[in-house]
Amino acid sequence: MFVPSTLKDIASALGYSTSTISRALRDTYEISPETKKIIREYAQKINYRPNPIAQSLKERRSKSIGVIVAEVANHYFSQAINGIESIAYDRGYHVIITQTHESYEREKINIQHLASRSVDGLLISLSAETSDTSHLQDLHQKGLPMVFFDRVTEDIITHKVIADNEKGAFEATAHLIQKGYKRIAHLTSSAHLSISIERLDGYKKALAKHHIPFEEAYVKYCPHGGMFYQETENAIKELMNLREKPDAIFVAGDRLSIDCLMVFKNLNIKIPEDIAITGFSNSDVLDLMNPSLTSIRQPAFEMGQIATQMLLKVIESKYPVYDFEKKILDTSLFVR
Amino acid sequence: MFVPSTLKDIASALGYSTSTISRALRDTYEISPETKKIIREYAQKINYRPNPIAQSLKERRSKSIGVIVAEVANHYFSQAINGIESIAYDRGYHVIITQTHESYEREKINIQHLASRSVDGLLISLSAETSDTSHLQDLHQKGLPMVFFDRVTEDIITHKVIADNEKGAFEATAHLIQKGYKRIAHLTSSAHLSISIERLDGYKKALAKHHIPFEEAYVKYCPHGGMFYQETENAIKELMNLREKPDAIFVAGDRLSIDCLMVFKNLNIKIPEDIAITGFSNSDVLDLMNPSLTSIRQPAFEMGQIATQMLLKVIESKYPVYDFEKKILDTSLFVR
DNA sequence: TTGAAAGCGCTAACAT
DNA sequence: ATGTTAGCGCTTTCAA
Repeated sequence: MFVPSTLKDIASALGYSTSTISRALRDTYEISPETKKIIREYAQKINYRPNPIAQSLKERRSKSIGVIVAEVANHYFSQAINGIESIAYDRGYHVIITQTHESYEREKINIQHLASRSVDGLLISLSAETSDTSHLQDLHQKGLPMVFFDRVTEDIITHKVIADNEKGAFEATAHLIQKGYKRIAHLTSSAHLSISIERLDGYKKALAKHHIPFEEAYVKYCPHGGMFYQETENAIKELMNLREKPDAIFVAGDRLSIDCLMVFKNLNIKIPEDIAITGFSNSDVLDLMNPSLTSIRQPAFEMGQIATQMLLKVIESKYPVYDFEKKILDTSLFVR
Repeated sequence: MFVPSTLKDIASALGYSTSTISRALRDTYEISPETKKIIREYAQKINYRPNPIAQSLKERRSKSIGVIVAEVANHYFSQAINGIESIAYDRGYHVIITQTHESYEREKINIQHLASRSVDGLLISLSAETSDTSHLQDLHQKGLPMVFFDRVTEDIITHKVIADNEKGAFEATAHLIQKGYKRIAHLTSSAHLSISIERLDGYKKALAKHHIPFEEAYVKYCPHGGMFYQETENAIKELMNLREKPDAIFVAGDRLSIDCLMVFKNLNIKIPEDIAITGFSNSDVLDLMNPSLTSIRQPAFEMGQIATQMLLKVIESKYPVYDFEKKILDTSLFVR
């Protein structure tokens, strides 16, 4: 079995006390250089590593942060995770990634899991199904540091990092309008998600600016964020069965964009002859489509980095933090 | 600050000893039903959760497993991770995911990280750059349970789960041959990776069976597994500059397939007019291509599940395990 | 049926 | 400069 060596092992091997060993290895000033040398060389030789569990118990922190995202297969999230890791690893923190698969139940379980697992803080992007955040409010009130990114909630006062969803949606919609499309539909995730609300706003503003009336029937929601193919297909079918079929569609998310393309393929709807499409997506594979898709990109990597920096600041603060910030990052329109 | 309640808190609130509380909450037979009731109700009320770090220290296991993959953005790996989580969560284990981004250095750091973090076992898919596995052999000799999946090594005797790479490659290549292609190139990851070797074998066997001579010049390696665009582009360019240009290409991996399509797009190489392509991939987005790609799928989810079951069996075994198994799962050819 | 005490590996206050 | 001791939260042996 796997039995790593401990301070005690070194102590009895070398005839010192465990505290001397501990101090020598952490290079404190009280230990004589010769003793340090002996101890460090021996520790090196047997490849000693301090037991982080014992350290955590002692120091009452685990040097790990929990991440809650919808799914890692989504390029927006995988890029954000890379940003999170780039900061966390540098600062000596572990990253524990969990996926909700857009399920509220799963989100609750994961968060409970992480909290009981004594992570020092949480980086959260809410699931599509989540409208009630009381499971998070409890933890927040108890003082567990948390930072929201991408899909945020107003119910909890803490740091937040989002993209400029309204502007991104505005540009995407305006782009379609400039291309001459008149009947622009909008396919989005669940209605209560912050990103859905903001992107819908941008869509409406673009229509308004160009004097195109907003039609409720042109907006289709996927309460499960496109996790079920049928949900997306039904939404598209409803749009295509309208008396005045849309000639273009603005899709509000990464997963949804891909699902939408699959539906088009399966229903034999041609792009751009039958319908034009543009949407939020960080997937480079969309470039491969022919014709390739114009899309709105979020600075996912950077969002992950900033959220992590904010979280670590709260975690490592000596005093309770009351001053929180909502950082809004710019999106970019990739015209193709 | 976040200060959860402890056994001691309950003990002093209720006037029992901590051991009685501990026993009552874990429902041991010695405690009287009334006492249990009082204690459990109070624990419920204050929402008590045992500190898993203290439990780990005591029980000398962390109830967590570490996963090492190239990158979560790869659909093969994200599906395998879903399989891993499906088993691990059921059995009460946490999953800590780390990415190597195909870098040997990163792999060493991550594994060291996980081991020192006291995971109870490791699920490993080697990075493209890894040829020396001594960093793993050390841990293996010390008794840390590990199971390899997908990219395995012969250097370490333990459980392994792989797809039938040779058969898959054979079928993919044979499919191209049956379609009438004669000059079939092979784009693959680094030469020493188990999957590269097995897929190359399948490719060669299919050629041999159809009496097509094997040409060394038609095989191109990407030592960094396609993590750098330039690597892939150079490989493709070399192929396309050959006197006898290939008319088809069999690509050995998920990431590589997508990179390859990007290169084709950028170099304005048309599919299938200029070249036909088929390859290993679990990305459903490839279905969206027009014409869509014939591909070999691995049962990624199931591979993750089986690897996890194997690992937990070793972890939870009371006696050292000497009897190991290499499970080979079937691939499937998706003709489109 | 319950409690006291030891110990998991580590750190740090308090000796010496 | 080094050692002794207590304690982080929990489980478990031993004692009552």
